[in-house]
Amino acid sequence: MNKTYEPKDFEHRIYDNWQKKGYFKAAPDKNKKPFSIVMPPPNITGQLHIGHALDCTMQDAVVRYKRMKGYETLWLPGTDHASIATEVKIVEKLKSEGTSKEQLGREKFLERAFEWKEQYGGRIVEQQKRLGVSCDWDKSAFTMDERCSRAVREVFVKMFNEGMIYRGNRIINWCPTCKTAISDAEVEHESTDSHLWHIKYPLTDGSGEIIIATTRPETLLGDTAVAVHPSDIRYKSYVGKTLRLPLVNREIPIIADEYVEKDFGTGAVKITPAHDPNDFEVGKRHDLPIINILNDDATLNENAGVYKGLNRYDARKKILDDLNSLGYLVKTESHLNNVGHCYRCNDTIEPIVSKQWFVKMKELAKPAIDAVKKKEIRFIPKRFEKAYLHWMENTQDWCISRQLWWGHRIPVFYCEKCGKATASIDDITACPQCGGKVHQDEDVLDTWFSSALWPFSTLGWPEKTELLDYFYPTDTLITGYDIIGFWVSRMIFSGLKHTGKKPFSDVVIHGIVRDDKGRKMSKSLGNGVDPIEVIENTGADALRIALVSGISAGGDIKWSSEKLEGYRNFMNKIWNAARFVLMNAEGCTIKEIGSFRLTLADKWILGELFRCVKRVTKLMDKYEIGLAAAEIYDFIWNNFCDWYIEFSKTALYSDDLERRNNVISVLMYVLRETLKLAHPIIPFITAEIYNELPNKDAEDIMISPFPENVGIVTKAKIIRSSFNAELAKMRSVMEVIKNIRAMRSDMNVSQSKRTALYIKPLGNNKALVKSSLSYIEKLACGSSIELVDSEPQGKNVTVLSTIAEVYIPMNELIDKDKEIARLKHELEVVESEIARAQGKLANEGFVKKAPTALIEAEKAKIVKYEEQKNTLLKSIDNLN
RNA sequence: GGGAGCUUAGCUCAGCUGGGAGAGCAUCUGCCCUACAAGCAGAGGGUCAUAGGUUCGAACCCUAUAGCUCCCACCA
Repeated sequence: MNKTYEPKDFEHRIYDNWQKKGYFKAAPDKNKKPFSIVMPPPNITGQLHIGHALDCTMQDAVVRYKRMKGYETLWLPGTDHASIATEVKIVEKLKSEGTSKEQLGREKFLERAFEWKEQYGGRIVEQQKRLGVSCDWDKSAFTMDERCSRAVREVFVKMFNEGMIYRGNRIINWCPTCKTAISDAEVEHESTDSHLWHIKYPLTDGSGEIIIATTRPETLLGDTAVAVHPSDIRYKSYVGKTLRLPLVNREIPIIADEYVEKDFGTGAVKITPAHDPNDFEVGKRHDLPIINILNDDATLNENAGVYKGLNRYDARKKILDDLNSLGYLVKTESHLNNVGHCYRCNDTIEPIVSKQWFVKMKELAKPAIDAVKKKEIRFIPKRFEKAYLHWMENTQDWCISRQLWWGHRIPVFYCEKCGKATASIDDITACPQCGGKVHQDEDVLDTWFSSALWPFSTLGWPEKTELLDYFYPTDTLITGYDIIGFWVSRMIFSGLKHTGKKPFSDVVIHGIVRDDKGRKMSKSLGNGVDPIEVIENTGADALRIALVSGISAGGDIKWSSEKLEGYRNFMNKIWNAARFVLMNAEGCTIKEIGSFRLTLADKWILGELFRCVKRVTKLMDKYEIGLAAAEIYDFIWNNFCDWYIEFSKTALYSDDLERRNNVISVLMYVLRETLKLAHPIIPFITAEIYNELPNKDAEDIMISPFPENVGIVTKAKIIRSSFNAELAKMRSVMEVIKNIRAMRSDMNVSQSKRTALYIKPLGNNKALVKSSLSYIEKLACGSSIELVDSEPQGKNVTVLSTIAEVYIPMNELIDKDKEIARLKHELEVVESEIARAQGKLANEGFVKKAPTALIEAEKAKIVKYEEQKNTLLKSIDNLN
């Protein structure tokens, strides 16, 4: 093995080998239980960012874990055509080339889009591979490939024929930059400082006026009424009269509607049905005309009269100026206003009445709500269930048409003769009713319409494929909380509706990656972290474990370079530990655990390993990858490296070949099992080291069996003991060593100075102490160690522990007064402990109600501390 | 306006069914001891946001308050 950890040297090679061997491939196998995950398809617009890296790492950890656990595991990857996002980018590119999509025409434009897909979709896949993701690339899907498109058509036609999809003239969210309708979910609301303008509308009969308050004066041009509350006495007499709209001079009615809040503004509201969702509803109730004043780029149209051609912001200014100079503007108040923005381009969206396609949601939502309420689908962590239910229960009909070219073109054909609209899975040229010529709808579907079908369209639905039969419903979905509404909920109702089955059982939600100051990573802040750059510098494993550590319960994760460095160091630690074990294995025979006598330390490390396996298994089953990583980190560093490897050195450096064989066998076993335990999280380094092991239990670590949580498992047997007794014993030996080290450090004794140690076992610990002498001598800087019955003659330093007292001749160290002071301090501590325990036992309530085990434990502590107190008093006395 | 979550060491976070406050990083001290200075050994550091309550016992359960974060929502 290389002396230093250089991930660049092997990550590519390891990954290529996995691919060559076909380990990622999944195929129905009746003898195995299936486990499947579909990957949330990244958009083809960009490149892998740190959020994807987190998403992929979590999925890969789960997938690798399940695969090692013996499941036939499918992780199905793919990419999303990302209708708007991609089209916007391509349009930008065309613009920079001095052309436009209109100039190009639909067909050529789509050619360009597919070229784009090849280029950028491919790049993301390459980047995912660098991360080590183990998905079945042969089954890669793309939301616009034949498979998925077929499913989209099937679903659309079915729902169209059932009346679940309808076309209607309704108010929708219009993005003037993307020049398309977007769904409610795609609008982000933002509080914005604005004004509330009070405008005077005169009565046509000249008998007075009404003052309305508005945040959008420019839409005045489209007003078709003014509304007041029916019970508002201020305006009661006005209802039914008409007003003359300023600037436009149109006569509009005063109507009464409950929608109006009496206490807000002036209690009178201008009604613009074409440009406000509420006004649209009011308009429907009162049968008001709808006057659209905007073009699709949000400039004013011919309905705006003299304001025609202005953009909406200039129009507002001009209209306010005009109102002011004509004396209509009576007051301007400041006002905090909620403004909707496009989630893609962030432009201010305009509510506009327009003819669009919608999916009826009410009927779809109900089973989707029930499935979660009945726990058929579980959210992890649970709190996201509420977010989901709330979203689902309040969802409005879903606007699915987009005025774009890149996407699934709506499969509806209009007859030019009889006007009939026909939805068809295959393109048609003639009207099925009258045989007339037809033309297809120009719009495409919302990109989420196809991703909603992802868990089953990718498996071949609507065909009854073997894959679908075996792997669907999928098991787990892992994604960020930001797309629960967009995606997760839509997959749930789509799956239930079209396959009759839930699409997955567990929805694991994680947070987003933020920078070290807790800010979202964004291009404008320039605080993004490029995963590929990190991989180049520190390796994929360090990136993976750094991402996954500290993430728990769906919370956001803060990224910091210190953290990354910490885990890079951990990788180095693993590397060197493995190197140590392998180096010392030369000339040794590796034996099966159980075929030779285990020492106390052997049993201890095996016990710790077993505990670690149990915890990691439990955590992985709960998708707590971060906490599992912490357990592994702790075991490897604090138990295996800091203690067991150190213990093992006395045996390894001895001349006794059998002892060496035994200890190297334990080292090798623990190393192998630990690598397997860690493999799902840090696949590369574990694979590279595993390949070097003489005791491999599989061709490759990724297809080796995950450590069992029933005990220590070898080919020869399963040792079910958890070694609890040995764990406790060894820990008390370690306490002796730690106490001696602490004392030495306290007394400023240099590490290289070795001393004689006299050790007096306490209670019935003689055998334990006797068997641990060599460990204590080696790890507590002893030059010699001797078992004694009492404190040796002369002046000594006394070190107290639970199982033994250790004496070190004073002359070996330095200062008598210092030692007395130290002992006095310890005496204080011991006395306060006695007082604490006594106080507890003096509490009547405690003695009466606390569990007996707890009371006994307190009593035992008093006995122990009293003993220590006596020793300390004697030692102090002896020094004086 | 409604809902959710968070508040534990200087920083990032653990803390299972209530039973003596933990880790990593940072800081300080001492160490190149034949795996690792990307390392080893040791140490300091906390009113568990605040105020009440339940309990023999509360970081943990209940109530209120404050601060932060996020989601949802049509008062123009």
